Amino acid sequence: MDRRRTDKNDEASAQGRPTLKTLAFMTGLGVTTVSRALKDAPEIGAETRRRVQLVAKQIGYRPNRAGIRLRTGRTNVISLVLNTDREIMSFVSDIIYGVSEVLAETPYHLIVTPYSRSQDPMEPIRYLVETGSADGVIISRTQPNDPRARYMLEHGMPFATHGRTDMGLVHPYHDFDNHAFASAAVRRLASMGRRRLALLSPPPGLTYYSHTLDGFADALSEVGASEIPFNTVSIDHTIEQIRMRTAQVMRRDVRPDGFVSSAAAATLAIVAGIEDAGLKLGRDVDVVSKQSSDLLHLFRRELLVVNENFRLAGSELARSVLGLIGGAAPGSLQSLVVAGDVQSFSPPVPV
Amino acid sequence: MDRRRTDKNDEASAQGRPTLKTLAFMTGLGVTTVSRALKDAPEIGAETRRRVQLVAKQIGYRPNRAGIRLRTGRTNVISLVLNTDREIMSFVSDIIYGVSEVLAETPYHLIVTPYSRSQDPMEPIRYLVETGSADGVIISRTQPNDPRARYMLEHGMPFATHGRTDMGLVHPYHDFDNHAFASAAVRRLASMGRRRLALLSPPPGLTYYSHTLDGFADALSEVGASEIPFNTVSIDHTIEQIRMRTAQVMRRDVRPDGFVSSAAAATLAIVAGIEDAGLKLGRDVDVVSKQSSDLLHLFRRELLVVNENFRLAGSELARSVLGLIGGAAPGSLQSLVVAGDVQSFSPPVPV
DNA sequence: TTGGCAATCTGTAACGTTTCAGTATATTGA
DNA sequence: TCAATATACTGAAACGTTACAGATTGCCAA
Repeated sequence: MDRRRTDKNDEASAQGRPTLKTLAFMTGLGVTTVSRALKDAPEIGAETRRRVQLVAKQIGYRPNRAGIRLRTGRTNVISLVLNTDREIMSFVSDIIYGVSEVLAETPYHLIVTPYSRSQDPMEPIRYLVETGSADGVIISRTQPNDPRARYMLEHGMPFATHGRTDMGLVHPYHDFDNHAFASAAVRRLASMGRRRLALLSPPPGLTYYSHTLDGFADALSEVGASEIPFNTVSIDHTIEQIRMRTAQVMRRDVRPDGFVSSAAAATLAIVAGIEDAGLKLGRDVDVVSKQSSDLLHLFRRELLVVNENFRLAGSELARSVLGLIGGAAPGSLQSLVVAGDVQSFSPPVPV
Repeated sequence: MDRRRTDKNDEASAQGRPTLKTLAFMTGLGVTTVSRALKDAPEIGAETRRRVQLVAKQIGYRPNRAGIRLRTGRTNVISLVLNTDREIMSFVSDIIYGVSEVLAETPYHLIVTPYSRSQDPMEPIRYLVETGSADGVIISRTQPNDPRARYMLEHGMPFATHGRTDMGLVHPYHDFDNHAFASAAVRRLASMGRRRLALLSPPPGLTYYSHTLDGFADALSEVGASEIPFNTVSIDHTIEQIRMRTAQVMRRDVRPDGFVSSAAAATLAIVAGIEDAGLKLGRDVDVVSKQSSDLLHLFRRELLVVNENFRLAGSELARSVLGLIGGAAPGSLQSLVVAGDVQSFSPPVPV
């Protein structure tokens, strides 16, 4: 039963990139049928379905994203919103790869939406929501009362946050247990006989600032150690600022004999400051630091480290947004990574 | 002259997001006129133009990208193609920000298209070209005979490369003068009395591998120093591999008294290896390294560094692709950054 | 007055997709 | 036998934009 068409659309085959029309022409079916056959709709005959899909594969048909987007409003885009100035370097790289890893097996693309220090953090969010240029959003630098999260919740834009909020609203997130990190760090330092501890905290304002502070304080009282105030700087300050401030503090009579640092780059500055003051790491003072790649032990083997995996964070966040878009309950898309052990240097094993 | 319309389209104003139709309804003009007025077309009256633009601004009209893309084929997207495994961490972060900086003032979005070690580097390129999902592409890890560049040139996809090719084809690029870097490094080491130099090179295969090797060799013969072969590792190897190999070489009778390193992370490994062998940086051996952020001097102040600015690279590459899309001659969109001086540690100035 | 022309504005079609409201054809039940 | 129903398919319309090919108006030269 040859039912080749003789419409005015014969030329469909001549075009560059195949469309549904091309497929319709080649199979002798209507474009509606082809469209439905490709997405395994129920009311399409089994043989027709197979035939269409075969031809589609053969000629390398790829749906036109603009067409889909115009018609359905779905963009097949996930946007990662990043602060251009303050984001940790390895964070950017790792989280992008983590997200990519997950998106690679989906029709989704990753677009990076940056905003700078000078800018209102809400601006990129508003843009994304107003223009509908993404199906889902991932944000970092999450705050306890985060206007971005609230706004997206109100406007029905699916999103996941790196870090938790504290607004009584439920939404997907991925977080590292910074309370546990700070506590473990303090306990470790205490176990080494360190008694006067300083904390280089995350920037105040972000949710994990208080998590870290609480973990630090809780463990301090648990082990009976005391805190040397070090809250005029945070990991958002420049290397130079942290270094100067550390040197200052270390030159005082009553100085810290232990540091807990929330970021690897900042730890370099702390160590530099310690040495500026003429003191020695491991003898006069010990430092426990978070790190996201295994470099600190190359820097000073006396350093104590806890690893935070940003690539994992990226994957988890991507999975969460996709889940949310797919209709899963927001509450089921939350993950908290427990901090691993505090690790001291162990020499590499020769091969 | 009241020419309010009484079509069936009155409801245009009720919709959620304003479109050309909404504007047409509000101004009492046709959508064609509105469309042209918004892009300052010549045959639109001055007053009409102003009126339309005013209303558009007032109600926050944003053109629908899907509509534009479907109609014109323009995506307003620049794709940055990155290797998920081998790309330098700070490179990813900095180049993304550099690109973003430039794109921010344009209607363009940045999408990140990753590929992994296991994958054919051509695959993401073919995808982009075949599906037309970007108006321009930026690639890194450029090779002398780069199939990606050739393919995009053949298919008319605008692109810029980070690093040069050597195929006799002209296309936009941005590159760092690695020949000059390696030469300057060697000269500096020679000036300090170092005579037996080793080079930790970029991965063979990339164009700047030979640039670096040539610069190294040229300066060696110029200053009459000799090379200690170190070519079983490159900066693409793991920290551990580089460290082991360095330690091995440093334990030999005839060992390097100077290193030139093409990447900061690798330099950490070299220094670790040197110290594994019981030798001391600055006394037994000196190291000149490229770095993209100012961390190496915190690590060991004896290190000598040359800075490479990836953020600048990102901006330049973005400007190049945009220029090419805008019709500029490819040959006019090439930039080569001369390496700065070799810098030794200078103590920070207290504020 | 007429024709021509410039200056402004307009409707229609098309880009590729999905949805809606069907239309044929075969199958079933009575 | 007929109607009802299920199965498999279809055309037209719409999403928002731009390009094309006019249409209308006013003005000026002849």
